[in-house]
Amino acid sequence: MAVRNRLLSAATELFSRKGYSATTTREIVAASEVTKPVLYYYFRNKEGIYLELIRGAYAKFDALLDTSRSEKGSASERLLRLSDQIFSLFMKNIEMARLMYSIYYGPHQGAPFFDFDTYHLKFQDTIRQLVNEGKQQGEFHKGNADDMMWAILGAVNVAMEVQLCHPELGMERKRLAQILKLILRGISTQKTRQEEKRK
Amino acid sequence: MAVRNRLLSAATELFSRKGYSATTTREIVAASEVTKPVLYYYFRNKEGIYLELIRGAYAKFDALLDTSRSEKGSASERLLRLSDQIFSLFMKNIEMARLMYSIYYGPHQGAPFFDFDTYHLKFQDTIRQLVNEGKQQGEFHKGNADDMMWAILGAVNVAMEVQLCHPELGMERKRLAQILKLILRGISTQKTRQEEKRK
DNA sequence: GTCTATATTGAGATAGAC
DNA sequence: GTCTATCTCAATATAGAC
Repeated sequence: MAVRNRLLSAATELFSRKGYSATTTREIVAASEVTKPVLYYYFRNKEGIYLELIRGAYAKFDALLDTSRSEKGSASERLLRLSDQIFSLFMKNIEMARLMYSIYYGPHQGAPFFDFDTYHLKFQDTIRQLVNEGKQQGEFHKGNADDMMWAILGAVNVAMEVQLCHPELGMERKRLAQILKLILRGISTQKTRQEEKRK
Repeated sequence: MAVRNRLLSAATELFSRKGYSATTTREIVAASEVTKPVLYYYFRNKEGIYLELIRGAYAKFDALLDTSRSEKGSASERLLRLSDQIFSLFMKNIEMARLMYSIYYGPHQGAPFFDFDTYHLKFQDTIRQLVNEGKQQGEFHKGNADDMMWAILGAVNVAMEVQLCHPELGMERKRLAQILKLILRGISTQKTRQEEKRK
């Protein structure tokens, strides 16, 4: 494998396992079996190799959202398909995902700025739009579209979080689909729902 | 404020904003307006002050789960109440929460080991038990209890995540309750559910 | 308990030869 | 492109006076 790719691969693994700040350039070059100046030759510095990594990963995510806009099917089907694709992409790049997750939701760890928000907001918008289509088609209730969006996003996120911390629990693509179908259908029995409405 | 508490408070803010590894003991003592040896006097070292912080925060979380076991009401009511209490505790300690979130789901950042899992599993168990009670009472469907548990946990998590990254979106306690009620009730219309069943 | 002063280590980064 | 050797600085941690 080319030196440049070895560096990127080692940096991904180390940043993912130890965090940006706790990872040293010495460790990256040692794992790549090269010396320090090589890293500074291909990338400007530690921030440079980090940004290269993150940009590459988010480009894939972004492309997936773009292609999703032109898909066919009912709102439920499209929501399930998009969620499955996002989850699969996450699993294929779980090391990168762990790093991005911690920097987006947690402290910045001294990492250089990257605009995660644009992508996350685009994800939310894509889901919200699908929900609105479902409402217009009479497929979904006339309720608050944002609440529905968050419920769906919550299921996708929780599946990813379980894979990050407890891969042994077997939170596979199929399980996520089950949970999403449950959310679309509801947990309460018909009887309970009628009692709730009388209040 | 006593010196010891000033140190704990400053460390919480800094660890939360910059991460464990990127925060230096110099910054902690500077923010506390004391000198370095004071930190080493009250706490054994950098790891010591971190563990003190984390243990204190999780003790509160644990206590909340314990008291929840002896609450009264329907399964739905108890699920909503527990979720609300967890979310409120999260909001009251959002700095600690940000730090714990990133270390639990993300890289360890060189931070010393802390057994987050015990608490997270206990949280899951508490929700799962409430779901099972709901099933036994005929309040919930006879479906997979774990799927229901994850759907509920997903909503609680997503509310916390929005507060971490987009407090301006107004993800308040009330919103979380709405989302949870939506999950209990379901998103699809009755008509859609019948079509789905015929397949 | 809190200080000044300092030991020691390891980090990011580079000069200059090949 | 890749190396050896090294610079510089900042980090954790402590000795010892008050």
